Amino acid sequence: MNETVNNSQTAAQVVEIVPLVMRIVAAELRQTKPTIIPAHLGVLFLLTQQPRNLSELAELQAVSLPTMSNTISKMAQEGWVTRTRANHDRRVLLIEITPAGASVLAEMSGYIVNKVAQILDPLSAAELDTLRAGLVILRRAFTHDDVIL
Amino acid sequence: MNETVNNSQTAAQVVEIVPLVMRIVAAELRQTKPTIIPAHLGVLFLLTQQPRNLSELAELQAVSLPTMSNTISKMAQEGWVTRTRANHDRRVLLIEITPAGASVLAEMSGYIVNKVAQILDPLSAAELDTLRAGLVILRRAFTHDDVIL
DNA sequence: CCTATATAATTAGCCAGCCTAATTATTAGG
DNA sequence: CCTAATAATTAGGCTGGCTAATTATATAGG
Repeated sequence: MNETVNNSQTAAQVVEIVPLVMRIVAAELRQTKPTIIPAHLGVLFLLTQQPRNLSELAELQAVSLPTMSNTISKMAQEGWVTRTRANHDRRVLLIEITPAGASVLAEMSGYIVNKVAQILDPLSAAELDTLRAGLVILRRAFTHDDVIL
Repeated sequence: MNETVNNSQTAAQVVEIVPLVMRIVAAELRQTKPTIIPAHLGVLFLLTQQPRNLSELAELQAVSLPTMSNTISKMAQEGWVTRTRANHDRRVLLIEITPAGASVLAEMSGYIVNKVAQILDPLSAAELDTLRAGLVILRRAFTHDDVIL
């Protein structure tokens, strides 16, 4: 029972379970609120912590710069974020969440969290604790700990 | 500290962390082996347990029937699975993994598991245990326990 | 027995997210 | 100054996923 075995075994579980959870949650959302685009929620959430520029958002969300540029364009059109040129360097965009964006985030994430909470409902309090502890570890492993929950 | 609070708090963590892990793993794979299509791996994995028909696979993977039909067509073209009509009901397709499919699954999933294992590498043995326990709970919550790990 | 209905799978046509490569605007350094 | 680097955007393409409509087969009722 050495480290490498634990490591790969756990990795295999991640690879099996995470995509499945993704698909199930996505399917759940499609049935009811097709307007929720998960990719947008993550960005809005990051922006509640602090304004960011495009490169930072792309890096934090692990997508390419063009992808994030596109995402931000759409969200700006919706009025959820603002793009302003930074004074110190006019190449840089400062992206900030708007009140409308914050309220959309609250509404949408409330909705999706409720859906997931329903799925988690059969779990006991002890199981929830176990799950939560595992998720904290998972986040730490995947984020270099530089993101505040 | 009642159940509902734990529930929603944990759900919020699932919603935050799972998509991020997805993107990071996908980005990792793109850099190196763009041939790996995660959607296919899950199906191949299911087929190592037992042959399935199309509807079962769609249900287990939480995708629509046309999506799964398309996925299976592509995998059949690659020679990874076979489609045969069931004798008892000729509308039904029996889908089985081929030796080639099994070896592709082994190779690809070995590769991707290694990648994830690298990401998990900084974790201690105790943290890995915690993570693994959490993942088991997560899988149970999302699969009605009808899938064998 | 034959027709109507239900079921399994496929086809057609669409959308969104993600990518790479190329382009534009701005900054910094020799 | 002018060239090289950096931030963001645009252009074009890929795949996975969907719904709606179609085909083939099975079943149930008159």
